[in-house]
Amino acid sequence: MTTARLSKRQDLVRRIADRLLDHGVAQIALRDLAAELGTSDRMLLYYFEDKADLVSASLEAVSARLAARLEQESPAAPLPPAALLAALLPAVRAEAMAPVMSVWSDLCARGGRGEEPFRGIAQRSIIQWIGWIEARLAVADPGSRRSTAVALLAILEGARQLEQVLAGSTQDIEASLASVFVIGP
Amino acid sequence: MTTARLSKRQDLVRRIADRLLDHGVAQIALRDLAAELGTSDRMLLYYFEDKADLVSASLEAVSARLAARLEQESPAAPLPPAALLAALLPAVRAEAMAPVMSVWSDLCARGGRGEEPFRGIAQRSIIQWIGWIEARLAVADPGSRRSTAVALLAILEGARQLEQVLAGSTQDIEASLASVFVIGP
DNA sequence: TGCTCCCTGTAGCACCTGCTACATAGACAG
DNA sequence: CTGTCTATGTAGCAGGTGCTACAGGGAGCA
Repeated sequence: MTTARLSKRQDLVRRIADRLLDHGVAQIALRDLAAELGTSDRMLLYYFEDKADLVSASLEAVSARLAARLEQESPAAPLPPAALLAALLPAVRAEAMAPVMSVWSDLCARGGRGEEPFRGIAQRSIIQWIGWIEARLAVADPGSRRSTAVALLAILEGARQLEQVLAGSTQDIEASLASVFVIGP
Repeated sequence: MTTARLSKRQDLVRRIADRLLDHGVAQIALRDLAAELGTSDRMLLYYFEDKADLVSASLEAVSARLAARLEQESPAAPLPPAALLAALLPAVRAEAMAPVMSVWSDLCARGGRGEEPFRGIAQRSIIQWIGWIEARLAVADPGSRRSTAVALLAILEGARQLEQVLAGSTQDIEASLASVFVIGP
């Protein structure tokens, strides 16, 4: 594969990732996707082996983009668990994150059923999240850093999902969490 | 619609619900579904208006089944939040719950994107969950009962999802949560 | 000019999708 | 027996799917 072709493939991956963020992963037809990109399905299948290859590569790109944004958005100093949770909840719920999070939901639902490549991509993405949280976490006992980060991510993800489904309802999950939990030990 | 036809429809709903639990909601073709039921797509569309009607009715059945199981599995006495969480985590992760929870993931992912009827069904299901948790929750301040229940459900759901995706990995989310959180007023 | 090779448009295949028209066998009423 | 109505099988339509065969344009090379 020539470098010109590779770079064009890379360009396509970027643009397809944008579309996935708009539409969700679940169902997108090659013809429609191509039309939005101003090209044809024939071309997509020239630069990608098949649809699975295309989706896989583009999801990896979305995941990498999320990781990069996380890396960039580091708080000034490490925070203790409760403060970090309070800081992260609004960030995850921010409007700009909504498309990423929608893709994330799909990824988890399909990955959770064991479908590849969704499972692998979701796993790697989760592990990056955990690492990112660990790095921003101020804990007394270093041995509990990992488990605290995992627990924070679980809460974050659960709250986000609940709120996404209940959106428009009167439940205020952020307030619920903030008012209920004291993080120890 | 005659009662005979209605009862046959109800019977089909039950059996389709079983199949949904095996396969997940995402993609199931009427022909395949009918074959597994020992009938034809023609018959399914005789007893249901269209596929949406079929899926909707069957998902409602799954949701009702979950609600019934919750109702049945009530602990002996109300528990304080931390104890209830510790009791619920293994229950949600139990092997028997895996199919229900897989359908639940789909429901949330699609409901979260606003797709009907998934959104409505997911919302009602969540509200039942919250009610169930509230009833089993021993709290000092009655005013915090609802918010505590919501927070517990968020943690439960987040932990379940993380674990489902990471399954086979070495993370032990239950232990993480148990070791990290102290639940207070 | 002709040759070769990378890119891309056209057309279409084979299959799958939900859904429907039509025919018919059986039950039951007269 | 005859007519009517319900339940079900057969066949197929129209649209969509991923994917492919084929041809040609155009750039570089001889």
